[in-house]
Amino acid sequence: MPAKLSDVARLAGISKTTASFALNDEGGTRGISPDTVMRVKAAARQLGYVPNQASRFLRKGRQHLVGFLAPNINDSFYASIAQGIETAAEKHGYQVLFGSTFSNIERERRYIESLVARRIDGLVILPTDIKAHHLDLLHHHHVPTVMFRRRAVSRRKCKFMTFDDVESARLPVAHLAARGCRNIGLVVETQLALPEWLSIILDARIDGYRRALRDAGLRFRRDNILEIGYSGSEKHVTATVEKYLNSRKPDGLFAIEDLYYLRMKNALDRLGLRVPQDIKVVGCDNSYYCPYLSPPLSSVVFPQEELGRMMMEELEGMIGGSRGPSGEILLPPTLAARQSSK
Amino acid sequence: MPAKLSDVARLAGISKTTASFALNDEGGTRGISPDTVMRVKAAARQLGYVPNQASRFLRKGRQHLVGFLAPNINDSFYASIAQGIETAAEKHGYQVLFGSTFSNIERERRYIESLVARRIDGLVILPTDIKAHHLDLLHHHHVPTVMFRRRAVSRRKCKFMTFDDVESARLPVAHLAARGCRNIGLVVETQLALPEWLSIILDARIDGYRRALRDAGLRFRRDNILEIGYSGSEKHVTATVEKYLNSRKPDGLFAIEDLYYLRMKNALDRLGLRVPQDIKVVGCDNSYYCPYLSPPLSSVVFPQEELGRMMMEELEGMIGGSRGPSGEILLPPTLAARQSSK
DNA sequence: TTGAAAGCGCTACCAG
DNA sequence: CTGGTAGCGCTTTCAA
Repeated sequence: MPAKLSDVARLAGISKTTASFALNDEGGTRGISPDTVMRVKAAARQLGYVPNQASRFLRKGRQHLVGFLAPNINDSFYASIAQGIETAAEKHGYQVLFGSTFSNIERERRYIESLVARRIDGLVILPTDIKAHHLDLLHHHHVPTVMFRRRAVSRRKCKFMTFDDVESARLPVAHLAARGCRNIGLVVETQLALPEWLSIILDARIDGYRRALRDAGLRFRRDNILEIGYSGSEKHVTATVEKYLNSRKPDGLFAIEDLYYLRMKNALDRLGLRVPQDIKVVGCDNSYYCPYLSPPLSSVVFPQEELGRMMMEELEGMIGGSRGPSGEILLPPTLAARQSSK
Repeated sequence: MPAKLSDVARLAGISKTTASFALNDEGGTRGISPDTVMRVKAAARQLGYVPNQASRFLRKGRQHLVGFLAPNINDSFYASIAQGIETAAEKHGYQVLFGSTFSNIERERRYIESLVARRIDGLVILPTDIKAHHLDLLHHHHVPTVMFRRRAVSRRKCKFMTFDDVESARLPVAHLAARGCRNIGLVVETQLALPEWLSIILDARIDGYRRALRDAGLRFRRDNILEIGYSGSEKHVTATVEKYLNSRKPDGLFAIEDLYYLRMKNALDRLGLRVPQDIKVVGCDNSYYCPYLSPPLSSVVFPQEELGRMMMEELEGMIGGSRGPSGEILLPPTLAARQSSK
């Protein structure tokens, strides 16, 4: 239905060949007379001609299409990464096909197959299970791939990028120590039934916490770690936190998620503990509401968009052949210091 | 490089034609001997054959690809919609190409052209400017299109879906009135220099606010409307809010964004106003932290994923020809009533 | 400076 | 039941 090259050619009274050259005229390598070029371009405009990428690809072999597979997009973490990928992709003339795996192996497999069928030029993926068989399909079809977050021992050589998880805890705890805290607590998620990859991250963070304490000459105590989850009623959480605050009497806290601090607020208020005078707090993820809390919450910031951008740049390099297919890059987080840890 | 149909056919010792039918065997319409089917399938598996969508499309004329264009994806509002679209798309065997326009006309134009070039089957778009010329391209290429949010007078017939903005204010204000509030304030963004489409939404909300007041037999007073923005220092905002609270003495508040309530918290605390005893509050957007605030914040919830899903379903219908190309659908928001308005 | 024709990988018509 | 062949819309080689 839409106009095709032959229509344009006919209207311009010229052959397909010449029309094609006239339109894709790259610096006049092929000497087409200026007059012809004008005529063809005019005809194209008149017909609203837009070349068909699919058939173009069939000849040229490049789709200018990459995929991004993550658990879901409805999550500011992945969404920010997606944004970074998309921005970088656009700059290089690529478009991004997004798919949510919901961490479901079968769904992920279907997606990978579809993407391969579309002959995407590259893929950024947060694999559900790095050992899954369907990832071989990518390798077999020579799809340049960048993986992130799911670190695990793997026999496969691949390109891996993520945040430096150890540093993400060391940094804020060192910051609290430098502010004079001597008894710093760590607030984490409940540890039962954590998926493997998450517990790898958690371990790294606890490691960073230990390291910062050691560097500051402070002692690590396992019962300074408080477990809070998403679940658990308001009441239950408040009680747990109160007990913890009363028995441990921390003067500093690093919460592994900003939200955990929000959930502690109640208990803090009830015990009359003022932030930051009585207890200094740093959260993690730099949620968009941090600056608006009172006092504004200091938080660890992961450069998510930056990671997305870097992954796309890396992918672009792999596609173009200027970057190898394996290697590991860790991106360090930074700290947004605000009132809550002053 | 990857195996193609002819490779499979050769390995199975059979022609391309038969191989094709063997693989796409739709309920044996075309009678291929079971033995042949087996052989072909085995060959395909052995070679890791994945059909090339681009060439398939060239023959069949359906990409099973739709586009989604929004200002950005790094925003929980659009991300949720994207999630809904993606979920519904996957169900129907479609994939989603995402692009951020950053509300930049030129960028949007480029994207639309690329999407048309890819011969997407349909598009969901939040147009930057509904009057922009490049939207004609979609019409000209018969791309089924669903628009959302940017409502404006338009000569173009199109499919439009969005939330019921009037209701999004009427509902919470009516709720507050039912809880006994007699002097309900409205907290909105600063109104200077709002883009047209946003001020259309704001007007609708003020309208809803008025309507709820009238229904409850309460008087509308323009100075019960408090303007807060994203910008403005903590201090400045607190001062403004304190002045407002002191002079207007509201016993109920509807904040047009959850965040505005967060920004008011400081002033509320300083004046010793307890929520919900002294003043009841309802926010808007049902941000993920609402249940975790103390007290948990009541909030208007927009069914964003649902909207995304519906738009995709609608699009699917348009593509299949079972739905017309125009019409307008409003989705009503609901209320998550929590402690803050008890 | 231009054009005829081959062919990218696939499907589907028609003939065996 | 099976296979030759045309052609989807484009690029590109080669010849004029």
